[in-house]
This record gives sequence, structure tokens and C-alpha cells, in this order.
Amino acid sequence: MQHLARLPKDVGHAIREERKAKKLTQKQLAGLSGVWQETISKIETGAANAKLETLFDLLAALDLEITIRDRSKISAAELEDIF
Amino acid sequence: MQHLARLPKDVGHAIREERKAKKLTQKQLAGLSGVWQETISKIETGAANAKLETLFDLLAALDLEITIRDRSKISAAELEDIF
DNA sequence: CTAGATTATGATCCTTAATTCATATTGACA
DNA sequence: TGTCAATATGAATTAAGGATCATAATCTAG
Repeated sequence: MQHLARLPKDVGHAIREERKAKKLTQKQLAGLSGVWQETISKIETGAANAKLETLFDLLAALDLEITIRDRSKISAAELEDIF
Repeated sequence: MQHLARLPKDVGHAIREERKAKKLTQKQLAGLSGVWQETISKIETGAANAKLETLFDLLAALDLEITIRDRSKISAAELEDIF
């Protein structure tokens, strides 16, 4: 799965979906990432405006990365449909 | 162009490259995004650990978006080579 | 329904980002 | 080289995130 994000809350949603897809609880992700469960909760629900470092700590623990690209680009989801 | 980011400084580099590709000065981007020139400088040079909201303000002004995906995915750069 | 796990929320403390102003450094170019 | 634009840096202030603890609310088997 790939997640498009244009707003901070999109990031929270993506984190939650990826965490659940990997069958991890917030507490487990906290252990893996070094970010507190309470903080993860706030980020996932959109109640926090996380810092980049915190975001990347979570992404690394979930084995995720981000790509930055023009909005006009053909979406990767479309490419995925092709492959 | 597409930029892979796994660390905060990668984001700064991407912002700088995209800003220059669009022939904008930091001051102009500041005007478009509402983020101060000084702050943009610090983010681009990696001297800041920006907040998500600030990042998205800059991305929106540059007409960029981010996607979150598994690290193991075939890179978009590779797909771009195909197309 | 109930117990235990999971997630959310609230308070305090500490740290740090962003703003703002001032200025220094660097870069481009006539 | 000298000048002006562009970028970087530093200080002070304000605002907000993250750590931490406590606990409430919610979800989920059994």
C-alpha cells in the first residue's frame, strides 16, 4: 500500500494503517521506535503536529520511507494497477 | 523529479532542489508559503527539525506532495525510467 | 457482561521550533 | 573589485511538541 499525504493528518492516518497492517500495537511500535505510546496516539489521531525526527523514527520502525514529488505526477497507485 | 527521504535532512535537500527547479528564492517561497526565509534556510541546510505543518506549508507552495510506502518497494525512479 | 489489553486524554516539565529583528556571509554579475 | 541580492546565523521571545505519569475510555476476547 501507498499513502498520499498533503496534510499532517494524512500522515497520522498512514502511520495507523501501516502499524495495523503489521499487527503492531501502539505500545509495541513505541518500543521499536523510541516514541512514546501517548505521542503515537496523538499523532495518529491528528492531535499533534509532529516533528520530522519523530515522524522518521516511526517510519523507520515500520520500515517505511517517503517520497516527495510533484502533485501532478501520475499517482503511484495508478502505476501499481499497471504492475 | 522524485525525492526519496528517510531522514529529516533528506527533506531539506528535496525542498531546496524543488525550490531551485522552480526558480524561486527563499524569500519568494516565504511569501508563497507563509514560512519565514530564515526558517526555510534552516530547514534546507538541515539545521532545523521542522514540524509537519511547516513542511506541508512548504510542499503546498511548491505544489508537491509526499507518499508513504514500504522501503522494499520498487523505487519510483525505476518506474520513471520505464515510462 | 467482564477482565484485560489497547488507545486516548490531561497535566506538568523540559526542550526546541518558529517568529522576529539584526546582521554576517556568500554569490552573482556589471 | 564593488554592489546588490540571496542565504545563513544568532539572540530573544513565544508557542508547541515530546517525555512522563496517571487515568479514563474503548475495544476485544472469553
